[in-house]
Amino acid sequence: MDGLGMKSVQEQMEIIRRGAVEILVEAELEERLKEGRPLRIKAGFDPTAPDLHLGHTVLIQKLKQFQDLGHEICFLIGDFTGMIGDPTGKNETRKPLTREQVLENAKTYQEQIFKILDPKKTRVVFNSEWMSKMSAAELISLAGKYTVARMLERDDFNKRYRSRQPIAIHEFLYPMVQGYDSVALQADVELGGTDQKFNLLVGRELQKQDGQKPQCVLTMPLLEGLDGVNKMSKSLNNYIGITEPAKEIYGKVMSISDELMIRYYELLSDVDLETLQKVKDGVAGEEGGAHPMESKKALALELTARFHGAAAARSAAEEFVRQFKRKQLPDEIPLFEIAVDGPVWICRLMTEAGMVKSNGEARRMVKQGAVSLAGEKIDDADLEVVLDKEYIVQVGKRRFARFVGV
RNA sequence: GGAGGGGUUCCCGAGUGGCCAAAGGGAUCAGACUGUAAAUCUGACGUCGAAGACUUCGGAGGUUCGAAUCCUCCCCCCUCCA
Repeated sequence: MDGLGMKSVQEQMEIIRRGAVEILVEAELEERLKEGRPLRIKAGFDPTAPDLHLGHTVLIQKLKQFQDLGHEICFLIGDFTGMIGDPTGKNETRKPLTREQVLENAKTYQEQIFKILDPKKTRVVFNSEWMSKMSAAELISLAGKYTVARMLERDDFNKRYRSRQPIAIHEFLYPMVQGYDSVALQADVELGGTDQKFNLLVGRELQKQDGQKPQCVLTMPLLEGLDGVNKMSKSLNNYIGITEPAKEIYGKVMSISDELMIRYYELLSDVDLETLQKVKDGVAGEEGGAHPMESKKALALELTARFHGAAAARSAAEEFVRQFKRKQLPDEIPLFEIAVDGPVWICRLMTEAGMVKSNGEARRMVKQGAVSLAGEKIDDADLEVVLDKEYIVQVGKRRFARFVGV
């Protein structure tokens, strides 16, 4: 062991491999780890989407693991590349962000990632730092280091080329610049999603040409959303946003399937590999495994605490038990003041409180036995309520409202 | 420029004059079951105080007793040929 007190290479590799899709090249990475110095770990982020969800944090989590192992994290904000927009093929030419927008987004980014990473040990860099100083001649020289044929190997370029979709020349520069970032930073390892593989490999190539030892590349999978099938994304509404309220995060984690829980444990949790194994055993029904429900609670608590602190997470957990397990009322119920001059139709109350979309839906809810008034299940959709005191109405398991007449 | 196919409710998608508020699937919501889950089963799923009515099938007109369905014009998508 060396003076840094690092774990053994084997131990490190085990941690690094966790959840990773691919490590190129594993043997090279081991070599570098054997040198016993902190490796420089690079990960690049677009300055476009500051509203992160758990899917985005998979990569950040891996960075944290490297950080905890004593390596140096370079959190690169692609403010220069942001002007190009990663050519995913799907979206059209991205409109360029203003300097202010970029800085604003970058700030939000940092606020969010530092809930996971240690800010003191994280180097945040912007690639405009070196790219905006690059002369046209240098850029041409950079462009000369790669060929069109190789560029067209990239899956989305390839598809677009074959299907005769336009590819603008500047889009070729995206991988080139990203690769050059690795040269500029002298990265030892670069992390990215599986969709980034091509770009990451360009970095290797450019470093080689520059006489550097090519970086190792580690790809992480895209996280499945709450449905367990599709990628977590905002548009599919199957995400857990890291700025969501504690109760929401906790509840959403509790609603995932056991299989998905294993996945989330692997990719998002800080628990060690031994605990991870117990979780897996528990779901598989093996001797000595942890109870899946306990595992899920622990995960929900961990993830909630990560973004809201331990205290908020604990109270979210208590709240959850109270509301769903004991079927008691939540501690905060929105209050609605209703102007009355007589009895009020129950369905109207629900609609006004936004608990349901229409009176018709309210009616249906009552018919289906989903509605209770002051703790009593009701079955009469024509019920009139005299608001002489405060009444609590519950629709389904999670919708509550208090009503008073004024 | 030429030829053809298509736009239906949150999404996919059936529907070619009345039986259409519109099949089926997905998503969603509710109920049962459970471990608070998942899976499964059941039900609901345009609006109106529910009875009848009203609004909906890319847009605007028209034909008809009656139009998602037929006609005209317009807008938008896709495929093939040049």
